Amino acid sequence: MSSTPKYAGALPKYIQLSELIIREIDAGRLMDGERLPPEREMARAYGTSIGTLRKALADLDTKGLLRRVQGSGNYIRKAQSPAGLYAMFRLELLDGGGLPTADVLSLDVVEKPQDLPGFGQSAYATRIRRTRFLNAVAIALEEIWLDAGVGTLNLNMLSESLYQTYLKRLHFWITRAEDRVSIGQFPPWTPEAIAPRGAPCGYIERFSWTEAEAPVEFSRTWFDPARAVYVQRLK
Amino acid sequence: MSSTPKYAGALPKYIQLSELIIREIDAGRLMDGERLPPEREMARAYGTSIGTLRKALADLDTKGLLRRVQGSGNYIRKAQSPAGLYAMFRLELLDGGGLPTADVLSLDVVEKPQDLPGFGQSAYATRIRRTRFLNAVAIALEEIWLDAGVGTLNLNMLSESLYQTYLKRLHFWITRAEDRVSIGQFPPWTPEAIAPRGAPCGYIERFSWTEAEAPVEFSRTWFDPARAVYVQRLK
DNA sequence: AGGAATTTGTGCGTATGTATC
DNA sequence: AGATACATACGCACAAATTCC
Repeated sequence: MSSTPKYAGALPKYIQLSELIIREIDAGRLMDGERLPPEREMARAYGTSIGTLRKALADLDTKGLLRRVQGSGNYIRKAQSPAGLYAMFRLELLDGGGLPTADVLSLDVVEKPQDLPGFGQSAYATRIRRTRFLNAVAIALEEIWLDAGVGTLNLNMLSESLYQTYLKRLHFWITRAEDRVSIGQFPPWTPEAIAPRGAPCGYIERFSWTEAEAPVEFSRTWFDPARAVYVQRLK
Repeated sequence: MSSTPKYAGALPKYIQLSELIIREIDAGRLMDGERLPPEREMARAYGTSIGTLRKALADLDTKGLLRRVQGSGNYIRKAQSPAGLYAMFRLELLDGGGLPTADVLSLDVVEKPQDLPGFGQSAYATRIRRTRFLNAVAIALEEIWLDAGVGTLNLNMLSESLYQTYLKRLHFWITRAEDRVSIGQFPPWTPEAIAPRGAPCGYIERFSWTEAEAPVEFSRTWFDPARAVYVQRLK
């Protein structure tokens, strides 16, 4: 009876659908809190059945990108509150949340030091040091190493979100990241106004990948445990 | 056309089914690794449709109690696979990975101390203290507070995975959790063999929820930064 | 080696219950 | 109370993986 092929050797339709909607959320075409059209309407628009569409929505639900309310509708739920730009910035004030901003302390293109873990192909890297704020309270220092193989930046290229800068200026996108959280000490270049040199602190190492094999970025963050915590929400 | 009532004011049929099967696993009527009858057969036996039965099986799958193999069958999985363990256990050795195990130091049902954050409804809680290992290396201490409102445990109820214990013994499932990572000091009850009292360490607070509003579990983990890191992989 | 049988996965359509507005 | 929207339930047809002969 139905003539539509189930597979063209591709991924299941409901997975494709779910990923399509994820991209629309990422691209900002769907806003936080926005209500999606009714399921029957969406199913018609995407040329699929309600059951399949519902399976895709269920997938987004488990991924935490959607809130489904019976009798009301489906609502976009962006993981983090302040703009999707900061979706990957997981430091929060002790009592939750906080609007993130950053001040650039320095930007230099330098040879990679020996004591850095391996990332990228080049012997050089862009090193950015920033002070990070939540609600205008300084809560962390950050040192970002971007492999020169993907290009170099200068000061007036920087915008609010580094990932956004990478996309606009260097035309790549971070698709994967790994954080390693432990304890450490504020680095020697810490401004005295932030913390005494060598004061104990939380310490985050992050590797970031594009589609390629090796990570293209490595960063270290030192955060003040009296002001901020590293938060992870599961499921 | 069909005349069977959808609801008798009770839980959805697929939930009832899934819980029925959980009880059969619990009672030992279904053995580890055992293959279930074909879905069509089960559906007929339980007097339900295939779709509904499949939803119940999918539920058991996400709970880690079932392995579903296309073309082969559905298999009981009593012991969690290492992958499942890792999913909820985010501490790793410095050079990655490690097989997690735990030794119980104590288990008591006590009145909740004042200095604990709020969780659950009861004034009492089960307190479990454990030493955690990765590849037989002690890397952390853990103190778990389980609200007495969901039931209490005793020592011989415990298995490797606490979440599995909750499911099998107390019949609830953790659906959401939040970790807050910072720095701290090993607690007074730390065995000297693990770390000197008050030594600096990584510190994790975790709240865990069922479907209900308030979290039912609160735990603290103190980990040795010389041996382990807290890892988060994004996307 | 290969083909048939078995079993789960995907997709479609419909009817009805229940929550929200 | 009525309309709208999501949730549950049923049944069927075909695809894909596995198993068995």
